[in-house]
Amino acid sequence: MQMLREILEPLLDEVLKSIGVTNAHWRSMLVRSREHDQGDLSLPCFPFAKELGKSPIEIAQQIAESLEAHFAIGEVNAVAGYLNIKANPTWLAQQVMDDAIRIGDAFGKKPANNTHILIEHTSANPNGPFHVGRARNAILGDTLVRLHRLFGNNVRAEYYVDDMGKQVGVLAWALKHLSKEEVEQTLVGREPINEKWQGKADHERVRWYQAAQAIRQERSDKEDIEAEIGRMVHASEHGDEEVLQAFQDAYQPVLDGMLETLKRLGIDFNTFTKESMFVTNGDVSKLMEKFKTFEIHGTADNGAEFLDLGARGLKGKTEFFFRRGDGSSLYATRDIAYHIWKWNQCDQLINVLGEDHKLQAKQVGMTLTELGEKIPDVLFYSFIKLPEGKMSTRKGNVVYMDDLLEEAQAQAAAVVGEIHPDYSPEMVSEIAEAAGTSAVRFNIIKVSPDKGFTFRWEEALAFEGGSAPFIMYSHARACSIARKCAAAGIDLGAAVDSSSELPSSMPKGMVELLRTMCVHQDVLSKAVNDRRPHLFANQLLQLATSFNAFYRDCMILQDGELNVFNFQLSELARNLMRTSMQGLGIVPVEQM
RNA sequence: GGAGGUAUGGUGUAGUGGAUAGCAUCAGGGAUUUCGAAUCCCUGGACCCCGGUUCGAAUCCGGGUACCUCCGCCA
Repeated sequence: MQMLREILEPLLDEVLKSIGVTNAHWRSMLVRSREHDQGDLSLPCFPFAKELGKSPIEIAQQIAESLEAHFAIGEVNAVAGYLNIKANPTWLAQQVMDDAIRIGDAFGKKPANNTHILIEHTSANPNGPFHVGRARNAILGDTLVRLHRLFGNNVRAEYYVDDMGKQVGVLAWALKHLSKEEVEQTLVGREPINEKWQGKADHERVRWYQAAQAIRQERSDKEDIEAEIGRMVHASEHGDEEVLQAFQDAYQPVLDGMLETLKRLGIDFNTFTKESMFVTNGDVSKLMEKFKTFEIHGTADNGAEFLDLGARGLKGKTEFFFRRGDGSSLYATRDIAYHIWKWNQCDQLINVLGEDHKLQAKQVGMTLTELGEKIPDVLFYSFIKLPEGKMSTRKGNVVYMDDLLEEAQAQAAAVVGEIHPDYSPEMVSEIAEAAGTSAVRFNIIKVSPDKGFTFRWEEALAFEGGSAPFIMYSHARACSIARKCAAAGIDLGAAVDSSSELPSSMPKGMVELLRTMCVHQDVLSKAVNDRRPHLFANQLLQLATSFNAFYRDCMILQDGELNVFNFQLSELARNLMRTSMQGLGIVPVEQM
């Protein structure tokens, strides 16, 4: 309730001064009331007791009595040492009608400022289909991108392509040396490829990768294989064009398959940057030369080089190796070069990383500081695991995102088909796709990123209560009202533009909706600036719930007569829901 | 062993110093001839343990316990 606070603070300041409160610290004590029924903002008066020599109850009472009247302020009351202030519902209505809360309009328009923000997320190794273990990164990252855009920021979504690791090397080796028959023979006894994904390169090629992994363990010539893969990886790290090309030919179709899956979830990227670029363009070797001049530089017996970050306060193992004994670079070294490159193109840098990258991120950060560069903001998240334990492609304990989305779509289709036998199969399918993918996203966004997350089918596919379809349904209902009004021959454009009387008395549901709409922007701001998308997810849930209450209490179309104010409010709420849903990647379908 | 994270009704969670701890699910009961029943209302049930700081602690500090992650010249 930032707008109420701005009005209230000067008024309170005056009163508090007049009764003898000297420090201005109280501003931080003015908080959102915990109980909605009590007020919008509350001021606990306990800390004033000592200074004033009066009981908090008396003080609260005194403030309540001397607070100057203002249109924005509805009820003021003193309860048990708390001063509770409730906004005047009519004032709230006026704020809402005056567009003070229409944050949705920022969406799709020119960014409000010129700060360039680069968000790097997902960056999964392209060696197999996208699985739900990786989903938290992609969904969190994409939601952050969307929320920044909703807020009016200028954002670029970036994918860092890991095109030179051992995993890619293994894949490239397998594709070169193994026939389809050999692959399937090696994998006999394992779960076969889902027929549905025949021909999708990420699902096809992961078979080669898996077969290679088995062969590397078992086959008699495994030393030779290992040596060959080693040579390829080594060559790639020295910028060997031919090998890098072979690697790209191996992984690109897989990456394309993964991106197709992400696309289905509404996840897109603006730019892709290949790791190998920093080797081939010389950045990495320049960087390593620079490290040599650092006073914390050290060299191991075999010639490998490191920076001793213990001297900069790092605990535990303090040597941060950036060069192998053979002179080649390491992943982290390239990552630093990548960060310097990124900083040249943005003002703010955000990385979305799993909690297993915490140490690495710290080392990179410290090294960047050593180089005089800024440190990126990082959104860390805890892993998604399965009820059976950690997700692992190797052990076959894995849920592919393609399968999850397929199942989500099917289950949503069953629900829609049951409720609406009148819809055509195409329509059912379209709605189900929207509901299914949105449900999967929302299920992951709504919880705090640092909380461990266990994937459960029944939760991912829940379509009621605190789910995306619940929100979608409220929105669809608001759309339905507008359709009904149009069908009744009402000129909607004129109704929206016409000026309406603010109602003198308001039902509970309407007040609730107004209050929720008035804190919407506050929550978005916090979610964006603190990088905690789940705050906004919960706010949107609240908005949908409030809209349901409004819908229950306030008729818009009654006996063919339009209540203009109610209609306008409904339309504003609908617009707010729609843009907010887009901010979270929930598809705002108009009927379902 | 060291470093980081997490701990809230049966289950999943919100809550970064203020009141009667919010939501969903679950269990039980109820509403609805109405602008859409993927809705709404009622009842039930929780802050890991022990200390400390504070007028006031789920929240901050210290110490336990449990779970997760990391501690490669891998990526």
